[in-house]
Amino acid sequence: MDSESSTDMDLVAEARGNWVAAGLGEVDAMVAAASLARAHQVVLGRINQALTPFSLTFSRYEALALLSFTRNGSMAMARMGERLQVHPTSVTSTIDRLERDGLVERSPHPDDRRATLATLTKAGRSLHASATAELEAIRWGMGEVTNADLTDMNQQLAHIRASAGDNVTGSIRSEEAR
Amino acid sequence: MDSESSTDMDLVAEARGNWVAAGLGEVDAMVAAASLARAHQVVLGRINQALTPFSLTFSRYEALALLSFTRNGSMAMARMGERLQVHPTSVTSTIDRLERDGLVERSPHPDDRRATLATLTKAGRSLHASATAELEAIRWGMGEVTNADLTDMNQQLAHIRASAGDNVTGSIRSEEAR
DNA sequence: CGCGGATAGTTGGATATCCGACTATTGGGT
DNA sequence: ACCCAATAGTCGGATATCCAACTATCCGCG
Repeated sequence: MDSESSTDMDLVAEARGNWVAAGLGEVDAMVAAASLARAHQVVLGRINQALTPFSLTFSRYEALALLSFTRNGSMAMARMGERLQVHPTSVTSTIDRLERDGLVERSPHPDDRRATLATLTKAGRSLHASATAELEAIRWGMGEVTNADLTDMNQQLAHIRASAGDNVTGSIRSEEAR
Repeated sequence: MDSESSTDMDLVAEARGNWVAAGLGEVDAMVAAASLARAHQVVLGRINQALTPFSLTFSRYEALALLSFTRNGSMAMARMGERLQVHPTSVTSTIDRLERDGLVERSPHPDDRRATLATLTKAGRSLHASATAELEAIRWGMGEVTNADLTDMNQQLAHIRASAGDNVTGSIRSEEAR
């Protein structure tokens, strides 16, 4: 999708107007959900666009990154699903495509015959490095937003994550700071 | 997906640690992207869960909501795509399912034989009202986060949206306020 | 030591999204 | 008036995600 198209009006503000006009409640929460969805769409769109030349999607990039941070470049698929917070079947599908493209290889787990290890190939490690450099170059889709503003945003987003049970280690400071 | 599962550690903090350990740059931006993705996942998961009893997804709910704010409960499909910021083929698919479930109806546009109007049925309008009440009840997935914090978050997210060309009418105040 | 519940991965089915390509229609400029 | 680029919607193909169900394996408890 064209996430950079500038529409004539602000869609979030428009939604707010519609909501207030209809006499509906929880306007702040509705606007927050709309803002979050739109910001996510913008950032993910930029990231995926940047990854297109590498024939990667963000999902597949995330899997490569996860493997690249392990000692041997390998991890059991079930654990990948836990870390990436996706369903086991999504891991199957992601690894299918990465394997098809020669970026990872499946191998039986040495200690558990149920489990399958996904292991980075040299091509996978190399592509991850190149893709990472590109994502840094586009500042992970954050545009011109300053690091100070990003830090503030992260603290606000931490409230949401905390409300879902994420531990959010030492990231919530705004209440005391305010 | 189980968006409420509390993992033992903070995945975002862990990603940050991996990044710093690998000597990579743009850490704030990377953390911001990860936080944004996770927060979006949490909120969207809650919203979709709340909509399950209505046999709706958030996408379909959005389409119903958009139609409900028009004079006649109808809109050309192309305009729906613009407002919802999705590809025309996504509108086709969404309207297909809504029509299958008797919530909207297609009709030819009176002035433009290329265009198709999607119009809310009574069932569609009624289901939208019920689903909206439920979304208000769960505060649009915002958990226990206060309205004040949500307002702050919206202003931070507005920076991102603004960087993508969204007009963000009168929503950015934090720079001057800081 | 073996039975039954838990875990690992896959397959099949559904939805949502994109892109490219195609048909039908519209409308502006010559 | 007519041609052609732009627009509206759809279809086929691809990816990502979920869920339910299935097979294979593991492991603790009696």
